[in-house]
Amino acid sequence: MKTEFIPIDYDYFDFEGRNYAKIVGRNEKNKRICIIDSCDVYFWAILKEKTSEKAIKRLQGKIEKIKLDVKGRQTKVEKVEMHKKKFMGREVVALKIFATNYKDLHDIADKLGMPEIEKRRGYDIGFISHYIIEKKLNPLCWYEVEGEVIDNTTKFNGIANSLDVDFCIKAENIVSLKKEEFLPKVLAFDIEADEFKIGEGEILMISLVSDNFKKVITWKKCKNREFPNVECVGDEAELLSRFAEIIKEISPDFITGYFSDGFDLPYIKARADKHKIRLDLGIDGSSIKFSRGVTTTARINGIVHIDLLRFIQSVYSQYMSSETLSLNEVANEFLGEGKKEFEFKHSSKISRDEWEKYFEYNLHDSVLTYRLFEKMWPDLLEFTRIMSEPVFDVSRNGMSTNVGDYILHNLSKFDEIPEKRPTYDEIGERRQRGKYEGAFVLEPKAGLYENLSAFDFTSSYGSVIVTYNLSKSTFLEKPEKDSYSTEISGKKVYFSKTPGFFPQMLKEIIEKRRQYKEELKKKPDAIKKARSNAFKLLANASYGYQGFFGARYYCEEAAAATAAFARQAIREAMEKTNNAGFGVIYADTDGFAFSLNKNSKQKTLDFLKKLNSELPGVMELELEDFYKRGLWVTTRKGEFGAKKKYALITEEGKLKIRGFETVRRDWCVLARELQNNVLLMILKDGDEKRALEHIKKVVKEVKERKIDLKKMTIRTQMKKPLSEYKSITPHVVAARKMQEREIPFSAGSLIEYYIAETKKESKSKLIRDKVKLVDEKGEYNIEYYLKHQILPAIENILQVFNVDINVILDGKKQMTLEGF
DNA sequence: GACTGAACTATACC
DNA sequence: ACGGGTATAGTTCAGTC
Repeated sequence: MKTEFIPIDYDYFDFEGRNYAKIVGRNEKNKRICIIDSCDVYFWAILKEKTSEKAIKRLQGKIEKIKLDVKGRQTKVEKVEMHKKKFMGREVVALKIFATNYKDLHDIADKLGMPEIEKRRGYDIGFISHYIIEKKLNPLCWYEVEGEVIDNTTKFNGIANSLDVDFCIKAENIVSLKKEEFLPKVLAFDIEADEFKIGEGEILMISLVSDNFKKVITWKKCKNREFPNVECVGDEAELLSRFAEIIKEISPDFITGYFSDGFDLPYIKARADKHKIRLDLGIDGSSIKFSRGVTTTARINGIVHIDLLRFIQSVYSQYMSSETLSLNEVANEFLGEGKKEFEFKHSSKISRDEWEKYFEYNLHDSVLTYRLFEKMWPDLLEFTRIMSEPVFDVSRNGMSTNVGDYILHNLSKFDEIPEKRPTYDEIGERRQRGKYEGAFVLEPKAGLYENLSAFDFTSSYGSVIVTYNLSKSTFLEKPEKDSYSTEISGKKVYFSKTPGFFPQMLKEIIEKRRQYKEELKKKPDAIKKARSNAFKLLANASYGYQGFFGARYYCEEAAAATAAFARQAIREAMEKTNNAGFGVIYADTDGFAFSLNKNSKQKTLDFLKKLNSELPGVMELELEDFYKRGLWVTTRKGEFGAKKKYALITEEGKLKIRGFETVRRDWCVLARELQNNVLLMILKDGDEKRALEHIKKVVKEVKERKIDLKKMTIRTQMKKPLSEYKSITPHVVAARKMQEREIPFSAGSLIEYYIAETKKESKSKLIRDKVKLVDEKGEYNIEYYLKHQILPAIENILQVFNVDINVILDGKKQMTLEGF
């Protein structure tokens, strides 16, 4: 039969020694289908140059006879073919060595110690990735699949009968379709439990939200009572069984949660184990599977589990304004709506009339998660399509893995044999290599400037890699005449001018980004936006990839040369800008801000055009914006202009603040708000008078204890386990207090505390001895907040206007040595 | 006990 | 282990006098 098919979840199994991909997806009628398919498995033996044909034939014969006995399983090399291929851009003769089972590739490769063989490659790619590369059955793309329906047969040990799908096909022919749209069935869920530690408390309720479906299942406090959307069951065991039942009824393509890899699913599994309940959630009746690793990952066969936090964390967080990645903040940023309020208590302490609020709270979390999934879906979809890896993995992978996957799935266009992963020892060596020189940052002269503009290089490092052909395969060990060359740490390095596959791939990525960005401008939609964004992120990550020690195509020289060429590019652009009558104030990495002086906006734009016409390769500068005013300050010590710290305002009054305490989450709200207001007033008015009045008012309020303690809270993240701290800082003290009171926290938690007044007998000068947790009774320490929060936040700003802020803080002129 | 620079720590910029 | 280097700034630590 023939059917349309969109692959969603990939798995594989062995049958009679061979590997088979088992792919679950949907057809055009939204039926759930499983496709069984196989592909050749092989790896490459790259031969030494000048190996004679006779020697190759002899080698081929020798390899074909290899037989293996792996853990009792007999297997052998199936066939050996000779191919002309490329490796690292170089033409090579390679033997393609076919095996029955991909798990044997490594063992066979180990047997190839023959002197004619230079390298063995392609045995370290997972079967699913290998299958996708071979058969080009890309995840979340539409296909027409032709094959035999194997329901109610004994084929593959009757596998089709054990799967909860509409039908199962042994694929014979697969054709790609142009169709793109796909709206999956999604189920969001969230649990509430009594203890934070996995499995240590009871699960009180589980909420589930899908298309036209909202439900809270609970076994608490609902005898003879009814609540909207709440379904009551007898006990926790029944709750878990009902959870599994509903998943079966809804039959979603995706099940999604927020931190569900690390909390909800492990919790559910732990409680199910305790009650000895089998949670057969998978479409093959299997339970939740957890993979070990630094972070646990929860998988359900046939239903893709997406932990939205993981996707946001690995891909999106750096482009977001949320200070934490809590569901509340992230939902606020993306949906304009946060969590419902509910004060957590142990279930035994929740009063009868508070339960309804708890149910609503729980349900709302699932609603937010469901809507967040909808919002993120275009990004998940496009990321998956571009990386060509299953969405389960793409949603969890970091950007270096994404870049690596993109390369792996595009190598065939270049006829390239894949490079291997670095070994443990190689990673060690790479990590030992010292840092290389990175970006250029221009020291600004502190001051308030008027009429500014800023230019940026678009996809700067990516453009540099493309323009100067910087990669592992184009790096020249020996100098060559016609090559790109630069100096890194006093040593000249050379890169071939023959385009390498990595820069070429990147060129395509940057071009696609431009193309989709333009299309987006003409006719905006979520998919185009996601696509343009995915290519942008991919381009930006490619530089980090080449400098990342775990990368297959790691090349420190290329990474260092990228930074070197970028430094040169910005220096030249700055120089030309100054020569054209503008005044460069500040520069960082790939962009710079300058004073227009007497030039008009139009003249500035004309100059930008001229600059661009003179840039090499695909290098391109773009206008960031025009600004009415800009402020640069000195460092705290006052000796130099501070880098990475400035504030700009547009004609429309839009602020752009970088580096100041205002944008740092480890400063109290009082100092941040005050600084933000001061910056706004100064940039709007062009003088400090109104700001000074405001500061005096706030200082007075602080001294009169009129400030809400909430505004004094300091939040600092625990970056590692408590025991590993060498220095006992205020947030470590706060964490120790939390530990004593059994308040849960872990590496990654934000620790909240304030600095309090201490009793007179306490003579300690250490700030940590004044730390109190936010709910601890006490008064904020006036001296600390004035001298350590307010003063540092405004001192250097007012210094620009020659105002000594100490006068305002103390109400008198400070005694200086000279004055004395 | 006061002072000082180094070490440790967190967070931001691009 | 799961992108890179550059930069500011606070608090504690350890040594000196």
